[in-house]
Amino acid sequence: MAIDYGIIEKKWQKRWIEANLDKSERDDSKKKFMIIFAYPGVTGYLHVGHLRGYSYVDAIGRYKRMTGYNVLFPVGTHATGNGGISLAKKIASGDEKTIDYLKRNGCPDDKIPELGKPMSVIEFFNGVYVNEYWKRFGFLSDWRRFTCTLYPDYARFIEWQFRKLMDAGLLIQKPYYASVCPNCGPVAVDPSETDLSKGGRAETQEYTLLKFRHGDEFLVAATLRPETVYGQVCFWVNPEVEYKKVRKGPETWIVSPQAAEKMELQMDGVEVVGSVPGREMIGWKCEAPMIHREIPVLPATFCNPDVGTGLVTSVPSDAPDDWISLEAVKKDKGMAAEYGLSQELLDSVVPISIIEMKGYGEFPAKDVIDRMGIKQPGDPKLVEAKKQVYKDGYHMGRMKDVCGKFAGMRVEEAKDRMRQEMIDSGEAEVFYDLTEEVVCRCGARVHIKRLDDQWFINYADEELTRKTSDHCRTMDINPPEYRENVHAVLNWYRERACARQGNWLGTRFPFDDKWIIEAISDSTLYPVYYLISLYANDGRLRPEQMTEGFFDYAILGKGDARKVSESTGVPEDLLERIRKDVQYWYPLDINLGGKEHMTVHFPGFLMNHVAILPEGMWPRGITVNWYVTGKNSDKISKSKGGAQPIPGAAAKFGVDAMRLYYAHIASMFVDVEWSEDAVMMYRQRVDRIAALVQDLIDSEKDSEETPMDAWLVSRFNTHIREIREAMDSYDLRQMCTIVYFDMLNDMKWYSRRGGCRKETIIEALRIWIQAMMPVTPHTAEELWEHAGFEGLVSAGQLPEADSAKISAGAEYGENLIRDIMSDIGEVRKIAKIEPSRIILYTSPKWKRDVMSRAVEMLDKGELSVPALTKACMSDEAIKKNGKAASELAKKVAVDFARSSADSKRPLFETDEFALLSGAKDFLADETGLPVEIMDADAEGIYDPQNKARAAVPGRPAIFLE
RNA sequence: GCCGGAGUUGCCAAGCCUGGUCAAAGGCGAUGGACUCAAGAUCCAUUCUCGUAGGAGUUCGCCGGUUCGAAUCCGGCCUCCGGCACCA
Repeated sequence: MAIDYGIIEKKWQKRWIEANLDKSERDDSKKKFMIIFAYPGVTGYLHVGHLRGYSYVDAIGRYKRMTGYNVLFPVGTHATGNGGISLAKKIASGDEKTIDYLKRNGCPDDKIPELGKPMSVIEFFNGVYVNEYWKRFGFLSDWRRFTCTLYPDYARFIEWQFRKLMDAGLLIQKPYYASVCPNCGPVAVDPSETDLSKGGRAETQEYTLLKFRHGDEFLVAATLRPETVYGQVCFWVNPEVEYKKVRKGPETWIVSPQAAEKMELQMDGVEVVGSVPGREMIGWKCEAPMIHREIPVLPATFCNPDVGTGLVTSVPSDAPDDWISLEAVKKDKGMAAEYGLSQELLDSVVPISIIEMKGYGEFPAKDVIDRMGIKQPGDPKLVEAKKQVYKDGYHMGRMKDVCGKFAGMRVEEAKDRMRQEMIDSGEAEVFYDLTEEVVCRCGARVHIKRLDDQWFINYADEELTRKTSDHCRTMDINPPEYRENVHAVLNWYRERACARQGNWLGTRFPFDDKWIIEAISDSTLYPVYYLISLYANDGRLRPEQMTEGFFDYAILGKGDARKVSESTGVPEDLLERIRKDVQYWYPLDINLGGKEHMTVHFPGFLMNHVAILPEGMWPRGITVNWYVTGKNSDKISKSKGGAQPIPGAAAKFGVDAMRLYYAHIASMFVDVEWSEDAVMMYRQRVDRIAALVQDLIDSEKDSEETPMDAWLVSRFNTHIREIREAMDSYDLRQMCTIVYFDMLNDMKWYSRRGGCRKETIIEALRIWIQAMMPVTPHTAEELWEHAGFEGLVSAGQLPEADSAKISAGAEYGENLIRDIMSDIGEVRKIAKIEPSRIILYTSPKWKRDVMSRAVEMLDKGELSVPALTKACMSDEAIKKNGKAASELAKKVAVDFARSSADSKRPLFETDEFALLSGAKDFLADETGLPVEIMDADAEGIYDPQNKARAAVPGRPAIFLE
């Protein structure tokens, strides 16, 4: 009878709730296990890829439940930032794409008008995540503890956390250059373009502003290569641009209008005081910084007023644009005449070779231009040429002798030194700009702005880093590559801007409420808050009661319960109860998150725990999972919404099939390409197993005990042991291979060999169905019930492997049968005869004796070729076989020496004649030929081709005739 | 560039830490067979090459080394992928 997964999913999820399996309560008599996945950001619908990590967590939690642990698996969502705002805005304005996206993902039409406010969108998606994803997938999470970063009680927790960071001296203020929208405040510039309508690929570049004196004013050029100042020979101005004169302190600078605007954001006291047409500046002479030489100002159209300052210092030796433009200017007689540039002046401008690079000649810029076939200014290939020569110059270049005291220095080093020297002498300044046009969601242009009083969490703190790093060595971090690398990540982790101004959702910074705590910083210590959210959610705790004193007591055990109770109004027994919960459940055993968390969330998570909590509460484990990708190995994009909605996939494949797909398709630590065919395959496998189990349960057949029963029971007990071993390292994939492949094959083999004893089958099914519970819980429950077993599998305990029931001999015997079948097949294929019967000769006793002696010696550590030979020759029964005996002894000695005694013992302990005789009918059925078993020791056996002597224990001789 | 990861037999993917039992699990696909009126599903077998009886040979990105022995350890090279921050 086929299972209707849609029905059984609902049925069992309801039963679990009725049995209170979702509620986790402290139980001091039981070991605890607390596991979470890094909660998702609320940015819209999730896709099938996200369920991968989530379902690992549920499976691990379920496994821990059935092996004696009291498990807590709470969930929440992260909504800090401006995702909710921009989504609500789009919905409110009726943005067609957004509305379509909602509908496509199953949002009811009448719901849409309600989603025009940020909090209502967030609440809507909280509901989607919990009901359509997590509950739909059968998670046994403690739903009562659900929390969201925008809840008022959560905010109290974050305020407390920041107070503790301040107490620890980890909050610092310093200047910061942030991407800022004039309306919305700081925005995130990243490829997901959550905050942007354009320019997510832009990068922030650090320019060095170089000041060129002209009279009492300065032409200001922006460069990325301050180390090339020794090669400056002229200065480029775009004649078409009307430049601005800007007062900057006591000085007057000339820059493009766009640059003037940007500078106002980054520097103090910048003010536009006039303008000067670029055309007018052509022919000026200005004094270059560092080298203090006068160089001429020449016209160049490639100077983009939107990039840098719109003015460029020219280093033709190493800048392709400069080289090609200089050549063009020199050739263009008309232009020279137009700007009154004398031939003499132009002739005086000669490139200076300043950097030595492997693979390049005197003038790298020229080389690259020739190589790429660039003929004139404006060629789009110049972009690539520039990149190439910059990159090679930076990594391979060395300063030549003309570069004064920097001569001989590697470019990597010279760059920083020269820049610093010019800054110190007042000839240069630092300036930040974006590499391309960035436009905020609101439509305004985004620029880099300096903030003087930006708050940072000082993750660069040496002691904190060291303590965290040390602690990581005691943690269970998977995969092992990350366990190794996490130390490097912690070292690299620097001060992090932790608050922002502008239009953001989040908790206000407790020391200055013009700041909002940003998204990464309010999501580091939260697992401990799940122990408190329970009481906030059911109304026993009100946000205003959650004072610093409350958290100090509840989380840190600091202070006096009675006083805290008096000052907050929280009943003392409740306070004690929360305190005990915290002590019981914490530390967190596993935090599981996608690989994107390795360099961002996990370091913050670790360091905040170490910084704020006592050592006994520091996390015990981190597991990183890789992605399910779309084609082209992208993440399946949630913003593009192309992927199938999760509830649709669940309905199509069944939740259990999807859970099995996630658990088994590949190791947790590799990316997997989403494939419906693959999921379908797992669906079929679940179907097949369910059908087989139901047939077994329903079967009327029964029989007396045979050796096959011991075999099956042995196999299943071996599997329990293997499952436990695999799950000790959370290897779900290995576990699934055993449960859904190996155990299925064993069950089939048992039937194929004629096994049908009811008692054995029931014993095996009891084990098997329980083993299915962590990954395919609904199917497991359905089969459990069908079998008439008591209670819920999800509430039960996986039996321990019973070593008394594990029989190496029984398992060996069946392997031998399989080997023989395979060998018969092979001989049959090659022999090219049409046999009419099969004769199997078992091995003579003396050969078993040789092996027996070998194992004896192996146990004592005395096994060697001469020793074994000698021992055998002292045994008359063996010795009389002459050369065959010594040859066998040699072979056995060499072979056995490499393996364990236990693995060889069944070779001579098995009664092959009895085993094969028992399997005679089976072999005859399988091969379609009559089978005879002959004992090699018996007198006068039929052996026309003298095959019997080839028989060795574990390898009966085969004769086809 | 820095940090990290990967390259396995038609495809996906185990194995590599702890060298031998590895021609290398499992799945998919393919081929043959059973079942069926038929299709699908299911079951069985085969799926690197050769083969005169269960055997032999050549393989695990490339080159070299260590070792009695290497997919596994070491060195070098080639190719591909991810992260490099305020983005969860």
